[in-house]
Amino acid sequence: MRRRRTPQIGAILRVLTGAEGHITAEEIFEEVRKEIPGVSLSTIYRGLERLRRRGLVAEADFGDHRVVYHPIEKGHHHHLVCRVCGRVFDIGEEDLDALRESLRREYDFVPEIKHMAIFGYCEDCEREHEHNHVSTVRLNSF
Amino acid sequence: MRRRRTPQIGAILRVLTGAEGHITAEEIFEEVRKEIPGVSLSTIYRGLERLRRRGLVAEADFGDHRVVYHPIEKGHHHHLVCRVCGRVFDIGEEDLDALRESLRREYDFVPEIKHMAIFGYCEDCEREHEHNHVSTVRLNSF
DNA sequence: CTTAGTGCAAAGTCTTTGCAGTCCA
DNA sequence: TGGACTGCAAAGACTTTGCACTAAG
Repeated sequence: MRRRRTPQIGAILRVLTGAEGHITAEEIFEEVRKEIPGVSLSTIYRGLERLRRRGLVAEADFGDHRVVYHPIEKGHHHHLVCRVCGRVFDIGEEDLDALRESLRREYDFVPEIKHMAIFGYCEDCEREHEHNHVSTVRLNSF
Repeated sequence: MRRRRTPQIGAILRVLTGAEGHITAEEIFEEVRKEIPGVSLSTIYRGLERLRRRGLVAEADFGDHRVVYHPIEKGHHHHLVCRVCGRVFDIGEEDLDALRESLRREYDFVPEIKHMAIFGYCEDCEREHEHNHVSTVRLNSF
């Protein structure tokens, strides 16, 4: 029942906190491998699951069927992701406060918006973006 | 090059528009099967992909690694999904207008928020929800 | 006729699981 | 020492792809 500190879980956590932004299980695997060559991918998955249950790591699907991980200690933040050029812009917590507040007020609903990606079109790309049928838009938060 | 109308694609579209809310590829498959017993799952996937490219269908990952589909004609709407009881509450377009507007104003970013699910805690469940570590929150829009 | 669309089976991707062995507390 | 944790390989869930055939236009 008692938790154990193993080199594997330590390396996973180190890679996660060392990573710039979001990172896939596969990428974590490759990084941890440099330190512990014999590590297995299932250990990564199991480690991530354990860290997730401990509330240290968040998991998110950015919409392109790619699940990414992110340490929770890094704090909550939000992104704007341009669907054309792929650039990511950071936005502040305060931009969502109004939404949060209105949902709470009007629906008695307490949203958990910790980390969100809003897809759309940035200033530059919006110009050449004729409004053709774009079928998928996604917002992911974690 | 010219598109063809086939019974399969027709059935898929009919099932999609007939469905209450979101539906998985597997569920579409089961429904279409009632009409066209010999239909194959890959036809469903290929059909959905084609409809998606034509801008008729949207795809979304609701956060639990479950990809669901939804016809775009049904109009845009948003949900609040309770993480505890799973109930889904509909919210209006207007609740997001402020967010949309501020992103446009402050970041010159044009968000594509057509259909969004905000996870959180509904009135009833919020009461018994002591703030334990909840590691994942998700927002999906499509 | 032409070729978009289909069915089938096989392959691919990502993730989970069973099991036996390992090693942390 | 006990059982949490690991590695390995195999299985699972979901989706895509190759190929030959069918049928829409």
